[in-house]
Amino acid sequence: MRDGTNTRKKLERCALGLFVKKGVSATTIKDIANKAGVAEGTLYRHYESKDELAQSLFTNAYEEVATTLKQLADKEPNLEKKIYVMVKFFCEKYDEDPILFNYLLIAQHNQLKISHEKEINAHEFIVMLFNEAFRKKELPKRDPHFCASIILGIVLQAAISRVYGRISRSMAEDIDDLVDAIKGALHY
Amino acid sequence: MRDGTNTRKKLERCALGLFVKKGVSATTIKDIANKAGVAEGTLYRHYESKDELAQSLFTNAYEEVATTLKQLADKEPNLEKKIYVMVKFFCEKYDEDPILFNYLLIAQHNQLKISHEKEINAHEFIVMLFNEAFRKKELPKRDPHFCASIILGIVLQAAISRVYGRISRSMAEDIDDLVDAIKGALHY
Amino acid sequence: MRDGTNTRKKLERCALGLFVKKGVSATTIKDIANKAGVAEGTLYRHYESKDELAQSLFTNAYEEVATTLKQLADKEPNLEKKIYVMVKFFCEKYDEDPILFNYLLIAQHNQLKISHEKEINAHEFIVMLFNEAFRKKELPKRDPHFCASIILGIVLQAAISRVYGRISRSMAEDIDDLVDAIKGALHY
Amino acid sequence: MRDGTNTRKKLERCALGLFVKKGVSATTIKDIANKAGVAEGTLYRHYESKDELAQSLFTNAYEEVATTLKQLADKEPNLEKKIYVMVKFFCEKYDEDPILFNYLLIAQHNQLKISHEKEINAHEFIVMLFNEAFRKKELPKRDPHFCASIILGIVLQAAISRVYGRISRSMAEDIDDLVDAIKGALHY
DNA sequence: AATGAATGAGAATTCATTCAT
DNA sequence: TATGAATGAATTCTCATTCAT
Repeated sequence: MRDGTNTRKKLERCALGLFVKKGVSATTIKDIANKAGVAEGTLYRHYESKDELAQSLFTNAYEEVATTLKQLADKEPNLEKKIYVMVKFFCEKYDEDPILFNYLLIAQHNQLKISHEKEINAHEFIVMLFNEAFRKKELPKRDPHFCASIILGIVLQAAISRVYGRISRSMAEDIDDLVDAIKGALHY
Repeated sequence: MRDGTNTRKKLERCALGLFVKKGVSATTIKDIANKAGVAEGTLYRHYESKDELAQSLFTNAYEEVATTLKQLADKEPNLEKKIYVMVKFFCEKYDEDPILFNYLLIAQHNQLKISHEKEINAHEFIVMLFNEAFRKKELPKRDPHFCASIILGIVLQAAISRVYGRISRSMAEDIDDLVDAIKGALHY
Repeated sequence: MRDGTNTRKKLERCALGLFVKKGVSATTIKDIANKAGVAEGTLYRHYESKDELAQSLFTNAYEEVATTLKQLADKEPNLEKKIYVMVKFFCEKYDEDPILFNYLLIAQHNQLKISHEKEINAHEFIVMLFNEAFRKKELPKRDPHFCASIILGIVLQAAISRVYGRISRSMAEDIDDLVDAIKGALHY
Repeated sequence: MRDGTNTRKKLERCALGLFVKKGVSATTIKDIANKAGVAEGTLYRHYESKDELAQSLFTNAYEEVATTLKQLADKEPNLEKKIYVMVKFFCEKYDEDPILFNYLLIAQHNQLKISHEKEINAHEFIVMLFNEAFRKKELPKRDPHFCASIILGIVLQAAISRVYGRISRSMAEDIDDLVDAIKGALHY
């Protein structure tokens, strides 16, 4: 009996690469099947539809990252440390699978929906952390959305610079510099 | 004889909005024509194809912004001032036409190509400015790509936060804070 | 006041050339207007539709040729002379306006209809002449359709060879040789 | 899995008939699909476009005929016999598949291109045969293009007369008469 | 599970014709 | 008469999905 798990993996990997390169709606089933070296119909053995594939790819990756990020942050006593572990996790995850990460980054432009309504998105999660820190007087109050935007911008753009080949060293190598830049930007 | 300028303008505006909202390939000619209140065939009197429309929209906007940005920066004597005028220009431009700007931001995900090979992209342009500043000993040498990434990340994410409705005040109101964050992030 | 006669002539000439080169249905109004250097709408000042233009071009040329051919043949006393004057007329007409003639030749492939039902086509006309000649015992009876086909084939292919540039001398120069070939082919 | 060979055959046959009857550009995909009893999209599983279908139909038929014609002629020792076998082959082929043959005849009006540059066309091939015969003193020298035109005219018009229903007996029945007419026309 | 031919709805595009100027 | 923008129906083509094998 042929091993369907293998085919599924291949389909996921190929779809991911194409979705990132061309966008979900510009990627055809044929593109994916050709790249994976299987017939077009085969995809429907594993996924109900193209959209389900796109969505499931996103949801799986997203939930793991979001959950872990939250767990890591929750373990740390203060904002400074929370930010450090989050940046570190993000960088390591990125290095581990840049394409998958990239897919998460562009997913917002492909109107993929986050599964559970209550699911936190990165921005709102960071806003929460800042509000908490303000409450605890860890740092002087200011607009938490502005702060979240700064952090996300610095970290995400670092990833994007890799995507476009402008920076070739690993994200992990820049962890300290990125955290440092964040600290400087937010004056804490 | 009828004057097509008006129709063309309407088509551009409507296409822009839809491209930003749904992405180029998920936007249909019908969507655009309906929103513009013209027949589908009319679009082809103004553009050769949907792709040409998407591309032309991008190129026109991009070239204007890129050229102005460069001109403004060139007038200033040092990096600090160059960064200030660039951030200011970006913020004001964004406020003036957020949708158009948003189109520029997401364009990379729609494989739109920058027309002239030699055309500067924002990242490389900032790298150039840093190299120049290093040469003039304006600030201690470090990876200019890292610096460019920081600046772009802070500014672009500020725009993206507006797009997703997380921050509602104008970009112009944040000019000083953004420049301040950049200075802090880069320790100059 | 602008002179519409001139425009009409130009349109006819340009349409003719394009119809011959690409076929009627593959030629667009835009093609014709562009080649004639007028606007698309202008064509409709002179013709009701593209089909009317194609048809009128055909009918005008056809009727003149058919009528003259018949008149010339009717004046001659016997088949041999009838054939001679018809070949001569055909050759001279071809040299005078090869494109127009070519249009007549291909018109059958564009389902253009001959205006009057009773209008004779070349084949049937020649068949009539042969039947008459058989009646008058000018030559031994045989299938007149076969004979008509031979004559038409020899003459038309001579024209087609010019169209495709295989023979460059005028048709008029070959009149005697063509008549000679016809005589030989039909053994009269 | 379904076998597409049958569908492909059906599409080819139906397209051929329609192309001959209405011309390539006046035949729609819908026409073809309807006649073949398949969905419109099915055509695109077998051909890249309508034009590719038209072209491939032509090229396949043309190459087979051209190759065989050449092979047959090459086997014969002199022009007289070469002409005989060629006329015979042409007549029998025509009877075998008049529609396909007709497509070859009208192909020139649909700007279909012969695939290989060096591919012989009928006219040039016959010119070659005559030049060879002149060299071998088989018959007195004269313009080989004129001779080729005579032969083609006689044979092709015989076919065209069938197409338009003017002659209903088979081409094969006329082989000897056609060869005879050719001999007479060329006085050999 | 896998295949790829077939489907058909819908998207992109063409183009004869109309019409405001 | 002339213009060319606008129309919209018809056409070509695409592609997610189904289905016989």
